[in-house]
Amino acid sequence: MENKNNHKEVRTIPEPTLRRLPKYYQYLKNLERAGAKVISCTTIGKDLSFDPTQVRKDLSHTGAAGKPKVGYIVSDLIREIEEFLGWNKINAAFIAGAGNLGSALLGYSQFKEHGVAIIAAFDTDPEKVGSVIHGTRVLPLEKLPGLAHRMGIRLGIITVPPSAAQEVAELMVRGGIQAIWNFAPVSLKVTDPVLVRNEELYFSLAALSHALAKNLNVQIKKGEDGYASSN
Amino acid sequence: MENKNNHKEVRTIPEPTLRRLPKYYQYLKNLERAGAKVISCTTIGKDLSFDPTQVRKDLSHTGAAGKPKVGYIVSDLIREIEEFLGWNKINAAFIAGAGNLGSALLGYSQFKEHGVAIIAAFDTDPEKVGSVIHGTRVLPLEKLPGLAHRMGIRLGIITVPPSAAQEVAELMVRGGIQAIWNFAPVSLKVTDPVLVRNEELYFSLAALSHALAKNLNVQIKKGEDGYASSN
DNA sequence: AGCTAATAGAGAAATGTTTCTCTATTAAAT
DNA sequence: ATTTAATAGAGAAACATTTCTCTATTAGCT
Repeated sequence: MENKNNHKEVRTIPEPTLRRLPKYYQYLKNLERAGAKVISCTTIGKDLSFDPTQVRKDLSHTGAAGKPKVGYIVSDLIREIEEFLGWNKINAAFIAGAGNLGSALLGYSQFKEHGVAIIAAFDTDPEKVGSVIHGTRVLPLEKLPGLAHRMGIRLGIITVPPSAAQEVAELMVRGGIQAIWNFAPVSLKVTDPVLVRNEELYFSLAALSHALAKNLNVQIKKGEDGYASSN
Repeated sequence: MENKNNHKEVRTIPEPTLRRLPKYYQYLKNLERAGAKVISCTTIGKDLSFDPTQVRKDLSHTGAAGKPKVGYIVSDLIREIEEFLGWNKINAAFIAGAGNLGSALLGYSQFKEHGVAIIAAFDTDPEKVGSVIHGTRVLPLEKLPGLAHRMGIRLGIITVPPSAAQEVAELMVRGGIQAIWNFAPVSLKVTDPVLVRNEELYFSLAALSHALAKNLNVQIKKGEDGYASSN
């Protein structure tokens, strides 16, 4: 009981690692499709332009283990990442905002393979309410909290205009939603231990326009992450 | 001439700083609308849940200077950030892929205030070609390189399905485009010193589903960035 | 005019992340 | 069986970012 971070092995994963895991996943899925059985960190590193040691460290977070001289078994690695990210179990999600962006997300069939199924959409626009977008029905926004509760929804997606985002977030929290994926460019204030993840569209824009304006190519520290240089 | 990084003051900005700048910008714009003339790092830090020193360091990258006991002049700060990010000059951009997501981006009127004007869309679907989405005409994809060259387009946006993304990227490079904002979940291989910025939708998803699966709230290192905890 | 409190800004320390180095393991070749 | 080469994995070093500490400046108050 001497140990510091007791409680339950505070599994705190570095954000950069979490950022890279989906890339490994996507890469491994392609490998699997191509029929590869095993893969080494060296090769992954080469193909993805990461340091092989980093690949090893990243993968070790998921609990995956490899064999010297061979590497990792592709299918095992995929399964480990899926489990680690929670992509092996599907979370039902609600989306608020059935505009262009909301419709786009509703049309993303791949989300189901990444742990998310959007099962209902919500909007205030009477024109949209009652319609069906990509197979999902659009319901009046005020029904969100009640339904979320009844259905035990844990994940909410916000694709409403910035001015409405805070209000929608509160509805979601009221409905017992535990995690919010926010596409509106506003800082949401939520009570409770609700996790908000903002999709930072303007950061991407900033990275690009900054580079164009200053005529830097891959000047912005490191090559990895969102940035991919030439090669 | 003894100096190491000669060339031109290799202005390498830390990625986390670049990530936060759009947040300051958005916050300052709101302040300005509300009529505030000056603002201190202390206050910014409180409102955005950042360390005040960090705010100061971040802002100093843009060249902004404040006055002790007062803070920064809001309008100056906004201008400095705009200049730094290149948001004061507009880049004309082409978008490839006029599907749901492409249409969504075409409808984002705010891009113009962030240095980007999408002036033409491209698609292979004969149904879409010739149509007008949010005021922008959809042209056949094969015209992209020629037009990009003729018009001196530097920025391209990719919202085509993953399978077509690489081919589209090559068309863009061929058209002399220097920076690509890629929404397709694939690692693009580009030659030349072309900058590719991937919008990492699956990272967001990973962060959320991982947290939900492990029942962590804000366990994933730090509170800032994409994550916002309760408070 | 002098004092006080708030703040910017610079530099140091602490922390977190990436890269390097070394060792151990194992499959394949000799 | 022994050697060799490729690799995982652990630990150390290097590097980057964040946080802390201190100093200087200045507006407002006494």
